Amino acid sequence: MIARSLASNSTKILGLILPNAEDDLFENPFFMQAMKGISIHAQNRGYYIMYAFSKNEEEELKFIKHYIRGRLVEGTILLTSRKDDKCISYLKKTQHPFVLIGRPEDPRDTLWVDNDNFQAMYNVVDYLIRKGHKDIAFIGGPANLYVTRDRLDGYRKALRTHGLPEDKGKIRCTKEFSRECGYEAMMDILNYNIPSAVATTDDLLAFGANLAIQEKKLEGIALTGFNNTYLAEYQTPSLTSVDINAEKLGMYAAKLLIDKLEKKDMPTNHYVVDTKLVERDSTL
Amino acid sequence: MIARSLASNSTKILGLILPNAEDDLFENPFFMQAMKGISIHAQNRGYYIMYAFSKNEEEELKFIKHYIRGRLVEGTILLTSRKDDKCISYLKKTQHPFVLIGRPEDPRDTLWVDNDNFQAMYNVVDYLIRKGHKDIAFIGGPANLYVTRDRLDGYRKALRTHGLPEDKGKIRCTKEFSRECGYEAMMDILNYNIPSAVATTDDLLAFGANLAIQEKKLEGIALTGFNNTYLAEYQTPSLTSVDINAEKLGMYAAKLLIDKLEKKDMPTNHYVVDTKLVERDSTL
DNA sequence: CTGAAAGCGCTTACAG
DNA sequence: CTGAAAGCGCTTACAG
Repeated sequence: MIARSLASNSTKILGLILPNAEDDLFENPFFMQAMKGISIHAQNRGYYIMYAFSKNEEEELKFIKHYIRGRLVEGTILLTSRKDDKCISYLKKTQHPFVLIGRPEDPRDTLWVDNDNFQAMYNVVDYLIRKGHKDIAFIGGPANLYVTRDRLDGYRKALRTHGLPEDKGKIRCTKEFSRECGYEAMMDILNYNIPSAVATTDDLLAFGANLAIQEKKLEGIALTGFNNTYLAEYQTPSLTSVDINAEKLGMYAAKLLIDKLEKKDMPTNHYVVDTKLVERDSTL
Repeated sequence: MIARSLASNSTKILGLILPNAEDDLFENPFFMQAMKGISIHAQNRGYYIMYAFSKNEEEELKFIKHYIRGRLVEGTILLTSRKDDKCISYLKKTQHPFVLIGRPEDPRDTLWVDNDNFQAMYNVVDYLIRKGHKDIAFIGGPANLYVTRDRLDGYRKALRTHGLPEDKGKIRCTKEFSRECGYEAMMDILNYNIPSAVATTDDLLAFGANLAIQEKKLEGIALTGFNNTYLAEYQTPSLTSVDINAEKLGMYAAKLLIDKLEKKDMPTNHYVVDTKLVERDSTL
């Protein structure tokens, strides 16, 4: 295999950069599911996956450089998109093939796979409004992530469409995806004013928000999450959440990258994977 | 890098076989944590990790053969130990270096890293007995896994040591590590006889058991889990659980395997990683 | 101590 | 169409 790689100048190895995401990496099945989708597609087409954990953006960049300079890896898969991402600009500069799970800064000149986060959150808020809610709060993850910004935009758009006012005091972005951050953000909002519903961008945030609501002994506040985590079903009340189809995201990411490496005709440089609102007791 | 591999006959690549573990793979942070420990140690020593998902034991074996025959991978890390494991016997037969996270059939002639599962469960049951419980049920995972057998043995030993009788009707092994299986096993036990405490070998099983207890509107049954999952803390009541230190397990696994590959003096062929009982409301 | 040469195990372009 | 030879980019043993 090694000799073949050397002779044919093709290693058939893809690099997967796991972002520094603290608890989220371990508690959010998204990463493992995406890894599964990537792995299955890659295996079918004879490719191997190498992964690297990293502590921060600098270390991610270090690994990418190391992989590319060593010519070990033919293409790279990134699992998060940040604003002004150094890894992305390096990959672009060196013309190294890569694919992004998430929305890129410039969607035309990079390969990417994503949900329609704007539409997904729009649908959530639209759904809450149709249920009669007029006073809906928003709790998002880190504000520098596109996923947060897109979902916030979807939230705003849904309010506007239905002629509802936006209240900055009811919008919070957190430092990270964790239950603690969700709890704090919810407490902030509750101390400001009690909404009738809360849309969050992550189940962990929703779990924390739920705890804050319970501590304040409030009832009947609708709550939604994202990622349809295994334990969403077992919250009290069970949590309505958006299934983002992580395995499919991974599968298409691998497909795009390998198509590119094999210089297939590329009908598209991206795929948009459908989401599904899974309705449970928290929005009844 | 590739040329170096060919010339030096050393790829510096380790293979990681992810077992077919259904939900457990996505919901139990063990796997990701172990992957992190492996990755960090390997990176420090200049090694790379390749992973493969597989649907069943046959497919795992297929990947192992493929990796070894292709000489891509210098050593292999296995994340589960089953009885009569085909992968292990193949790896032994071909003399391919590998390390097992979990207890091997013959602990002398293979490299392995594990908790002392017997002792860990002994400690749990001993702790419950000291709390005054005399009627303790057991819910374990698949009976063919060593981890289940060792923990069951620890449970039995603790009962015996304290002169308590063993009741087969209060011992259940499940098909897989899932909330559903935990729920069913607990229902079985409750329909047979109501115990005062339940020791489980996995948080997911404990989550399910908790649901069964709540549905039956029973109170004051002590409950324990394993893996100290993120959400153990947020169950009602919060769940007492054993932290198995998965990242450390992964780290030592990588260390053993790389030491072997580099033909270091091996003072030991295994490491036993300490566990820690994290006490919460479910055993108060 | 230094540097040119052989060899790792394949692929591929090319001579026959 | 077939098969011997060159070359991929390194390491390493060896000649000078």
